[in-house]
Amino acid sequence: MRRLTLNLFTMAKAKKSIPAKKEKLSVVTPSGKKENSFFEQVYEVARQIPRGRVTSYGAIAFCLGTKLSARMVGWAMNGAGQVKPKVPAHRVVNRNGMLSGKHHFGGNTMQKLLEKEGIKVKNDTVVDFEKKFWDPSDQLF
DNA sequence: CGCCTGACGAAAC
DNA sequence: GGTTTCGCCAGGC
Repeated sequence: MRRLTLNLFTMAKAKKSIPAKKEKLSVVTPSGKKENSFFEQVYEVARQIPRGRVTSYGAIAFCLGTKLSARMVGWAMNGAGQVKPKVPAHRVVNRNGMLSGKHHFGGNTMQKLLEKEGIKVKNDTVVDFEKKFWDPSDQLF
């Protein structure tokens, strides 16, 4: 298990060396600011997540070059529901595949959305997380 | 202007 | 191997 997790993370790392240059975005940050910032980058990446797939905060952060700030990614999702182009925040979970954000969706909305996309959720955790995992780095190319 | 908090993650105990 | 602590960075108070 751990090895698998390690693998997928390693995978992300392997793909590293990616410039990860995402700019000129105009989205509204949680605070209401309309400027290019870390948040918009997160939103954009999140929006790239294919239906039926999931990714982790850390992966996104990594993709943006701020892997040490996975927290910011998660926090950025806080405003995901406010931005116009809907951001599939429900497809973003923590590195364990756990729906850590379901609490913010209210009830089990998050889980329902995921299951609707064919993702099985058990005990607030994505089943076969590794298989459903989508590397944000892919969309950079 | 400084302190606390936060949808994470990884190292240290 | 489970639990606690710290780091990161931006925003709220």
